[in-house]
Amino acid sequence: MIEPNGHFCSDCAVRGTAVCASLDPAELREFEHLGRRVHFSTGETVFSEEDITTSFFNLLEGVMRLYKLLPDGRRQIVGFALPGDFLGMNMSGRHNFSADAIGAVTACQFAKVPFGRFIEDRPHLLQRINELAIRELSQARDHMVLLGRRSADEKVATFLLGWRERLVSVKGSSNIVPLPMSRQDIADYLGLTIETVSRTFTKLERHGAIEIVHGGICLRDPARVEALAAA
Amino acid sequence: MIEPNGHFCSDCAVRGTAVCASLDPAELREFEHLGRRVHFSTGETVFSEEDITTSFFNLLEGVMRLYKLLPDGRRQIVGFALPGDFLGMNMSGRHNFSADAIGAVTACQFAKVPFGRFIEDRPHLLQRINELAIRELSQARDHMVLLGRRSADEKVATFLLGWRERLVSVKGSSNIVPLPMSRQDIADYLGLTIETVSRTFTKLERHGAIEIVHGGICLRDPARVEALAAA
DNA sequence: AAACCCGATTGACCCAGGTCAAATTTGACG
DNA sequence: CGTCAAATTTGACCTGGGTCAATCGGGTTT
Repeated sequence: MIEPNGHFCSDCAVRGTAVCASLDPAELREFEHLGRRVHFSTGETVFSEEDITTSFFNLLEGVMRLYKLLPDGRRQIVGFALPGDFLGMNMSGRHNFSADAIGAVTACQFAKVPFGRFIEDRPHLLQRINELAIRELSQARDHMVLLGRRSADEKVATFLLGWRERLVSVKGSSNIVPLPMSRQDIADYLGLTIETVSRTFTKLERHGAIEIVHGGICLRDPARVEALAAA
Repeated sequence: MIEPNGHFCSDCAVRGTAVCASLDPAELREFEHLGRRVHFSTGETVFSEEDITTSFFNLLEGVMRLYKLLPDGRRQIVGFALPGDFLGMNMSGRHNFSADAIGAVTACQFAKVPFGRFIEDRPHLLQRINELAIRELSQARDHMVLLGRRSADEKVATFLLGWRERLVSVKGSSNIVPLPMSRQDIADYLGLTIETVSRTFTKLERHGAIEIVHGGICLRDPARVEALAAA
């Protein structure tokens, strides 16, 4: 799972968008020694809700699901993480959600203590982390509106457009939207059941709004999907 | 609405819990000149979703509702703010939710630019703001679980206990839980309708779990309410 | 290519919570 | 007080989405 550090931050795929975007070349060289590249395979758990935070992760490749469980097993996915996302921002205490790899994942792992020391005299890095936290907070609030106040159709349409939008920075813009997560994952993200998600996909396809393709969907009539999502 | 600054941060009710908790006495004297005390009355809007952030607010007294609206008027309350809460943490861009006073409110208002300058060479203040943002993020995730995966009974029970818990730091612990917000506010917070909230309250009362009193509820059987919330 | 597995889809039915429509209570004001 | 107006409660009914149970692929193993 852990490999020696044969890489350079300066060539990193997420150099421009991740936390490290706030570092200058000199800092970057020092930073390079703090992180270690780690791999996870399909379904593997990277950290759990109840774990005390000992590491931060900078996602480099792949997709992760971030979720919380109720004691009786009900699951709410609170977000999907994409390359460039920074995980475990709790500087103290516990992670407050769990994270699994969806498919193969590569991340840059930092031990909490040295990372904390590195931040201390680099307020611009702290500021960058703060920006990311505030952006996530804003996404979280949007998602609350979706969970509390939108219908199943609106939820699915909003999800497809939002996911496509997030993929732009990773794969560029396209009407083909890959969905690496399962229907169950989508359901647990939208506060629905797997059956409702499936039925809604089928309905959208029957109406010519989307086409269900292997491993994702294709937006046939983006305007119609947008109309559904706006409502 | 704006009054001259005849107050001292050192006597402030939220001195120990708000952002300013991270400032030493010398800094506090300087900080004092940045903020101005403002008042809002019942139902008054402090800022709106679409407003560009020009001020931050430190809530001193009263309660506020923080919410987002869909174009068709559906509302989701994303949180209630209590004394000590810091609002408008977006350092750039727009507020991403609206905020109304519930009852009379007193706040400490900071203009964005001088506040931003003040932060710049005080990383511990930035760190404090970051901590608050991360705590809010954690609350937001908990609320997503509630909205996406809990039944009406569980939502109401969880709300009552959570609200009581939050009030501890303001009014101390008690089985009497004041509810300054309307039933509609509670419904919009929990992703329910006003009728369902009302019916659930009545049901809890019939079962002897709570008593509905003027301006709030009284927990008659906290253990039963906790059992409902845990589920 | 048959057997198997597992995720996804579809169908039939049901119920928690929404909708609509009255009461009823509360509060503000003359 | 009496009068409105607004908030809350209650009742009757309905429906969106959940539940339960087949069925349908698509991929892998033998």
